[in-house]
Amino acid sequence: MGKGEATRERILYMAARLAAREGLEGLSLAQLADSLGVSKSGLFAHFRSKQELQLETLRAFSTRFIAEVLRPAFAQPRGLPRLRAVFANWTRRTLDRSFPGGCLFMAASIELDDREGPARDFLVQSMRDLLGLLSRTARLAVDEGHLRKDLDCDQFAFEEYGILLGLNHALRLLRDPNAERRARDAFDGLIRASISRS
Amino acid sequence: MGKGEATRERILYMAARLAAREGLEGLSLAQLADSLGVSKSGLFAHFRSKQELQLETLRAFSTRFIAEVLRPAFAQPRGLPRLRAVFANWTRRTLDRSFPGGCLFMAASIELDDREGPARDFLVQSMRDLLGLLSRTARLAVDEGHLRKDLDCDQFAFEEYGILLGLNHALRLLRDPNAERRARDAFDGLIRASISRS
DNA sequence: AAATTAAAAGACCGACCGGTCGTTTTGTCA
DNA sequence: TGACAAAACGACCGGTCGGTCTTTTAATTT
Repeated sequence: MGKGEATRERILYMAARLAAREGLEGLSLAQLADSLGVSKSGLFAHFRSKQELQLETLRAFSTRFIAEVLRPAFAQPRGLPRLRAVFANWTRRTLDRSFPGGCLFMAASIELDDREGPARDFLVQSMRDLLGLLSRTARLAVDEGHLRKDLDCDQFAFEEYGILLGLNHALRLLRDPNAERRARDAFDGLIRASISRS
Repeated sequence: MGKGEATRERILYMAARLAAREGLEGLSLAQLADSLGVSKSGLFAHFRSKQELQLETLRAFSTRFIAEVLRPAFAQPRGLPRLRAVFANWTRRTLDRSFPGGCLFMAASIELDDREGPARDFLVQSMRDLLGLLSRTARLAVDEGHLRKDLDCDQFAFEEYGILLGLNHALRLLRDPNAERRARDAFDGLIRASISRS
């Protein structure tokens, strides 16, 4: 890996952290450059425009999220263990204080939901993939006989993600010390309702 | 009501709409003034600073939200009818296409969750009140015998709000045509789980 | 209708925005 | 080690930001 590539990764990592706090649009190039101890033009040499920086920031975040949160959970055996591991890992990431701005995807979801452009397109595709992955993970649990046969797995994914959104809200905005327990209880309830007949 | 006051209301209404799209910070005074057909300084005469404008925008939105979404639901008899009416009205408001940026509170929750200041303080208090209101509405349903006696009403409120967050996400970002049904089904499931023994 | 006050306008400020450019430093490899 | 290219730099561009000022216009009030 050349030096340029290494710097580029440093930039994108820091950009994701700052953008989670300030927003993709609110993040300024000067601020990002300062945080990196780099000149603004030196930074800008890596990207053709701020738009491209935003898109690449989302891309890099997505890659890291998959590698650090999702992939480890897939080491668990399919079915309930894997289903729980995905949720647990996601929760742990949300609780992690070393990410001050929280999840970039959740922040960007609100920011980009009414803007058009490549950044939005990428985010939408990523979120569809993510929800699809949650759904398929539930599907496997059905196939394993861990969840009931007539379960609507897309509905399961919708509700699971709703709990994660609620966790993020209770934790970051309200700073509710019970946030983690509330999310865990909600997910347990969702699992329970997905086992027995509705 | 003097003319100044009327203009002030017009400003705060438009500010809430724009801030829901652009964010409280991303909203610029020049843009807001143009949208209102007013000069920037004419607008600014109503507020001592942008911070104050942001705070007053949140305040005005909160007042409108309570009057237009919550208050009508309280015309319903306490218990399940009122509980469902609150959720239904909130859902309807979320679906309303005439609010392009969606709910200002949800957007501001993400934007302000890691910033300190009076705007955040006001938002936190408002959200606590809102969740408290959801919880107490559930409590009344317990008292009426519509929901089971040992229900954790704060947990109920957490899960209900999670569904509303999921609805907002599926609707505005993903533009999922099934979003409303998903939210309705999720809420029905929550009610069902809150009736019978857990 | 005149006098008074409230509301809006317009010109302007320094700071910072995203972005460009020519130059200098630094790493790489023959 | 010397040559070449990649990477970072500092100065600068037009434009917009939040905010201040003085002046003009419009609404009240008597």
